[in-house]
Amino acid sequence: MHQPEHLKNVGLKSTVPRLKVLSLFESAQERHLSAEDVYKLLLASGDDVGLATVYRVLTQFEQAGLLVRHYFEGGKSVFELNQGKHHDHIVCLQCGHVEEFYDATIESRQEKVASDRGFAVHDHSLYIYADCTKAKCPHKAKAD
Amino acid sequence: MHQPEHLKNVGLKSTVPRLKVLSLFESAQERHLSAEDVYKLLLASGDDVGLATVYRVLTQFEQAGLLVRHYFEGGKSVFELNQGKHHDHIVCLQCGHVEEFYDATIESRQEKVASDRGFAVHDHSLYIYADCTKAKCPHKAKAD
DNA sequence: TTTGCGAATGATAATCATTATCATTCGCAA
DNA sequence: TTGCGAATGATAATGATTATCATTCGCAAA
Repeated sequence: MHQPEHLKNVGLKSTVPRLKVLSLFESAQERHLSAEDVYKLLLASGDDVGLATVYRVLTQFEQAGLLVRHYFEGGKSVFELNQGKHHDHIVCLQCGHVEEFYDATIESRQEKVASDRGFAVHDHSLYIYADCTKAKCPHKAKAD
Repeated sequence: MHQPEHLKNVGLKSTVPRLKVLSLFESAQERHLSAEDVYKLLLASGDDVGLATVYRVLTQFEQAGLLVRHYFEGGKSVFELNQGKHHDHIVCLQCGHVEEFYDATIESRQEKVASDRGFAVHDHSLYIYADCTKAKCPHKAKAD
């Protein structure tokens, strides 16, 4: 579960909207949620939180390190709980589901590529866009 | 140089705005241009092309395979000439300059990661966000 | 070379995601 | 319990991109 301490620890006042958003991410079946997703899910569960607040809270959580923001294709950004351990993503073009992976080789090669060019890696994003060939991907596209 | 045949070959009628946009990408010093960049550069060179047309032409060129679209952080997308050969990008967080690279190891590992999970890779994007440590990066941020 | 039609263009309105504004309300420490 | 500054929420504003639609253009047929 989440405690208000989580918020205090990152310098954020413990408020109702913040606790609800954090709780949502901890209980939601889908790890990756857009601001719109969060807003609608909260409304659906009877929690009345303003859209502006959702955007604000998501940004604050990102800055505080509680959430990680991703810029997938399509313009809108999605957030997920920061598990501490970095990972990249495979996005299914058919059903929209996101699967996570971590590959040490890829990570180290990136470091090498950057340092070879005199860059200090600050961050990186790797998204593999693929099709599920088999009936393997059971997740359905997010219908609206 | 560019010939109208380029456009014909991809099923696009040869028009003045399209030729101008294509020409711009072939002659511009900066490979990566946003729609806004293209629009302003054309205006600056005395070519009067509507902003809506710029967006349309860029999308058509992308679909035709002449350009590749990238979704960098920040919301707006940038385009570059499709050289045929795939590559990834290092984006300098300080000056905004984009450097390209290709690493066979990273490429093959991505294939492996995807196939291991039953995915058929359709596409991927890898952006390394870094700081130029040395005075190595001579490119200045795009001032407006 | 002129003609005609459907595609392309451009000015602008509309849309979508996100951020800014600002009056009201709330968290929390004294 | 009280008070103040931070947080909230309704809404306006912004920035990027797309849709609309009347006018214009490319190009092929005559």
